[in-house]
Amino acid sequence: MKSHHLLKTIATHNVRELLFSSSSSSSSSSSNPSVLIDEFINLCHRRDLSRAMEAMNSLQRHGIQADAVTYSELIKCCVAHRAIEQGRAVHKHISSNGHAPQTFLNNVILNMYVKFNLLDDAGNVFDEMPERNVVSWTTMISAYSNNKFDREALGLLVMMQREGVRPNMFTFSSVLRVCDGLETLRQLHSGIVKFGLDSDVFVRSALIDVYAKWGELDDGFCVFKEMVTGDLIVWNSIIGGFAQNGRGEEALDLFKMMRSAGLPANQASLTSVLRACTGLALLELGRQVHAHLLKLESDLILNNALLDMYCKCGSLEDANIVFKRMLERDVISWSTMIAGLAQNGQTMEALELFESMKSLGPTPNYITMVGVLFACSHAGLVDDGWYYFRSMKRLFDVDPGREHYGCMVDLLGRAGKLDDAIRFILKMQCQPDITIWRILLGACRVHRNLDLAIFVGKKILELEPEDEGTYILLSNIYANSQRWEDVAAVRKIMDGRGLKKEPGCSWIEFNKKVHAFMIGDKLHPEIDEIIMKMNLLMRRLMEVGYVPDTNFVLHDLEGEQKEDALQYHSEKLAIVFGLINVPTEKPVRIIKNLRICCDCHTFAKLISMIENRHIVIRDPVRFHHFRNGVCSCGDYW
DNA sequence: TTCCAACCAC
Repeated sequence: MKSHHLLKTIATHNVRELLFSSSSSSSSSSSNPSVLIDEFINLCHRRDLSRAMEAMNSLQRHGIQADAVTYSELIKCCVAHRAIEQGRAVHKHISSNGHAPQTFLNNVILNMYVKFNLLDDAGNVFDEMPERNVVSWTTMISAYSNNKFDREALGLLVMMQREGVRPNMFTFSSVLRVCDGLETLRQLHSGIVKFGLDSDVFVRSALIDVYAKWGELDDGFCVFKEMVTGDLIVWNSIIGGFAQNGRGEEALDLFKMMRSAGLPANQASLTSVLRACTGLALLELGRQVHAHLLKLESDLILNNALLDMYCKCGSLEDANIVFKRMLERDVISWSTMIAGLAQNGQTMEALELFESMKSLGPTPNYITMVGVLFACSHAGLVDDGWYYFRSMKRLFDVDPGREHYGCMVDLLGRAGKLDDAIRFILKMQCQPDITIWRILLGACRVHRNLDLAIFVGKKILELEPEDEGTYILLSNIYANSQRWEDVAAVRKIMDGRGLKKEPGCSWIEFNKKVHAFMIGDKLHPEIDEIIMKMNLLMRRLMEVGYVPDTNFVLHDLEGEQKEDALQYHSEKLAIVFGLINVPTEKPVRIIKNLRICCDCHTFAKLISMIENRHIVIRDPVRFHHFRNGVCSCGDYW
């Protein structure tokens, strides 16, 4: 299609050279109408904007018009040059004979205003068109959907059908992006089937994508499975859907299937694979992907995904190398790196990077500031946090939102300023949501404020009676205060509602396999060896002064039993597995689904000292790098 | 016309 057009242009050009070579500079002075119009047509097809405009003015003076195809070429040329005023002039010239242009040309004009993002002008053209075909409607719909006018876009889809115009695949792929919920999505889907468009790859990939965005990944998967496809983007849609929804294993499985079907991966596929690695903390797999990037290594999005993968897999060395090597860095690259440093306990480095971003990089945005405040809250930098929070509107025009409020409550709460945290919550611009209260409840636990915890816990359970995390946190807080009857009462409510604590799970990547451990796990093939080693280690730990911290044991157990439950926490099992198997010069990298408990934290610190190992634990929020008996979080998490 | 990147709590 494109090459055909190119040939046509070259052919026209050559003819033009033959016919007009001697008169090209003075031809606009000719007054012969047929010469004028030929000249105009040739200039338009050559996309010579300024001379075509001059020629058009001559035509205007003679009251002559060219054909629709010529004008469409000229308008495309205006769009390509982003020449708004010239575009308007062409539009005016075309309308000057008093007749409405034919639908095709009107669509081209409509499209021009849409490309210039002049929606009012586009709307006027659209309203005045005597006849509107599917292209006219679809152009308007995509204009609205690109500008997030969801209701208008959906409204037009209904109106076009009322006027008897059948939507096509273009229409649906545009409108799917603005669909405002599952209800609408299912209606659109049935419309797609009704019009027989459900085999179009554009429609299918958009459908899969939107199902995934509305959390109905399985419906998206059905769309995918309905028919075998060799279309890379349809594959990318479903792989991306799984990767973004925390279903990394399925994303990786599908990627393997795609590769064995003989499809080559592109940067979008690899970006999703990296995202899956990030979610699963598969550093080694991520490294392999990195090693295979080759000619894609300058792709910005892919590099950003790579950065995030290294940060979230706890390898800041690699992240720093990627960041430094990147030829192009956008606000996402900087924000990712700042948040990554903060999550890995390198608060000062994070804030320094933020300073250099201010002088060398793009303007920080909403998310950058979340990372900055996160850095402050996890390092106890109350004054800095206040400063950044108060100045972000003035300096970067960022209005504080839920995430910033959350960080501030976290900052004040963690620092033990619970009163300030409450005052802050009451003064917030928005209603405190469940997240804010949860953050405060976490702070109550750290600072053992039982009364406030009970108050906040009630607040949360009013908003979300099934919130198991809150029950767990409350029962932990009661356990801290030895209030075993209250612990039992909370447990009873949980049992009554059928709520269960999410079982703690830790995993470690070793020899291209993921080894997962649950509390008191007896299933792992090497469990006997692990327990033997654990007992040896425990003896040595006791000698250096380790005392099991039973505060976090939920059940109302006594003494030694409590210690037993602690001793087989999943992260301890995973650490010991790592000590046995991972070569001594390499870090032992563990991933956890829940936050690490105090006892395991102490355990890991001491192990890193007596075994002289680097241990890295990723919990759902941040990293702990243990070296020589010290943790990068500074015992503040 | 479709796919791919960063953020609070857990």
